[in-house]
Amino acid sequence: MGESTKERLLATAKRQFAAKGFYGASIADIAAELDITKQALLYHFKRKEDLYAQVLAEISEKLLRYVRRAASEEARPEQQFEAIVLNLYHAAMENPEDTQILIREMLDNQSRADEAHSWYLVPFLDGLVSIVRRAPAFRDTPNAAIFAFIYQVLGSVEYFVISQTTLKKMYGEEVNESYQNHFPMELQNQIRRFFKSAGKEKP
Amino acid sequence: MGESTKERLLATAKRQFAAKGFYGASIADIAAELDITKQALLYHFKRKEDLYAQVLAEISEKLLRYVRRAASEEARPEQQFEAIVLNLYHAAMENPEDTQILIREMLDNQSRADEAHSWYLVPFLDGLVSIVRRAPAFRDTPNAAIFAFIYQVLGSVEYFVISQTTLKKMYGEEVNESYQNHFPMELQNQIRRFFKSAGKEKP
DNA sequence: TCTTATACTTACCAAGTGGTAAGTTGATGC
DNA sequence: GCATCAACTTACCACTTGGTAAGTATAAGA
Repeated sequence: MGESTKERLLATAKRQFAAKGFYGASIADIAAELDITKQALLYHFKRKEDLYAQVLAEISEKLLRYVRRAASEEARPEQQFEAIVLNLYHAAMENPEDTQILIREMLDNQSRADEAHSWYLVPFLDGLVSIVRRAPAFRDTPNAAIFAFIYQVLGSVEYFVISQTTLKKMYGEEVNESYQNHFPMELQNQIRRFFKSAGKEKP
Repeated sequence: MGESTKERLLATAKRQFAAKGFYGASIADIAAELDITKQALLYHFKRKEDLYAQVLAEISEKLLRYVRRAASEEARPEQQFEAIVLNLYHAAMENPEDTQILIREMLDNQSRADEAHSWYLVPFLDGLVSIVRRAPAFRDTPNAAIFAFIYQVLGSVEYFVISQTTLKKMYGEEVNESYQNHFPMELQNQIRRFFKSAGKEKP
């Protein structure tokens, strides 16, 4: 197929799926943006679902690479975790499409039957849990508590990322920029406070 | 029109918009679920957009009521804020449709032209900021830092709410239930840690 | 030179989309 | 008893949707 062509098609498809969702994006529109016919696109990906699945597969691979890369480094777990989250934040802000699609997936998961897609997240989340677990102070903390914290941090990041357009509309570019500047620091604080509090809070 | 009929139509429409999004939901499907014809529905709401706009309007009203109710009570700001967030969490968990639609709105805001919809969030967010502001310890904290924190908490809540279906699929009902149990407590901790740290962290 | 495979194009289609127009029913007011 | 109005139904429509089928150009390999 030519790896570069395929990459081009997937990139455009990703952009459209991120902006309009699976239903809202049409293969005709995607093809139009690529300056090819709808059928040319359907030649490379027989069904719209196939195209979408590939986009999703690429995202989940990328996501997993984050944890793996961090886990291979030798650093204290709190630093590792902080690094992953902040990397994730900056990457997502520069290229929000992945996050948009991932969240759309969650929303559509309610009505769509295909269960397969959600599984990609498991290794990513489990990776994060095991990193936090490595911190001695959390040895006795229940898994659910660690998971809750991780999910809260992740939620903070992803929610802020997909809010960008709306926030700019609401507060203007300037104000939003100052929010953007404060956000990662406040994120860092949130994480550090958590690690600091280890063992001091009881259920 | 009969207020109760209208309410019935809006409730069903809301469910469908929440589950499938504006594009994914069709007026024919909504009508079918209501056991009326598509044209009967179009009689009450001339355009699909009108129906959607009304659903959105109801949600934003409800959202605003949260802040207003809390602001009218006399309590320390940290308690007020905690109460709002926890109320919001429980309400959203019991009835996730509002949250789903709100987040879908943010995602679709990128491609849709209508700017009007995003504005209803402003009074809600500003209300929260002014509550936190009231705490003496945050007198000198820049607005952006407070906003960042609030947005992180909000993100934590909403992201967890829309993740429910996916989390259940990934970890099973039981495990997810234990996550659900730990979540509000961890949320509370997150908020309390923030208020505790007031003035101790510098930019 | 003939074959084979890739990468398309042209033509087509059934099903679904949001939406209009015109008629029908039944209750209420005068 | 008649007009009026809300609340529909029936009929229709142009357009878009994802998808199939069949033909074509081009290049590489035997």
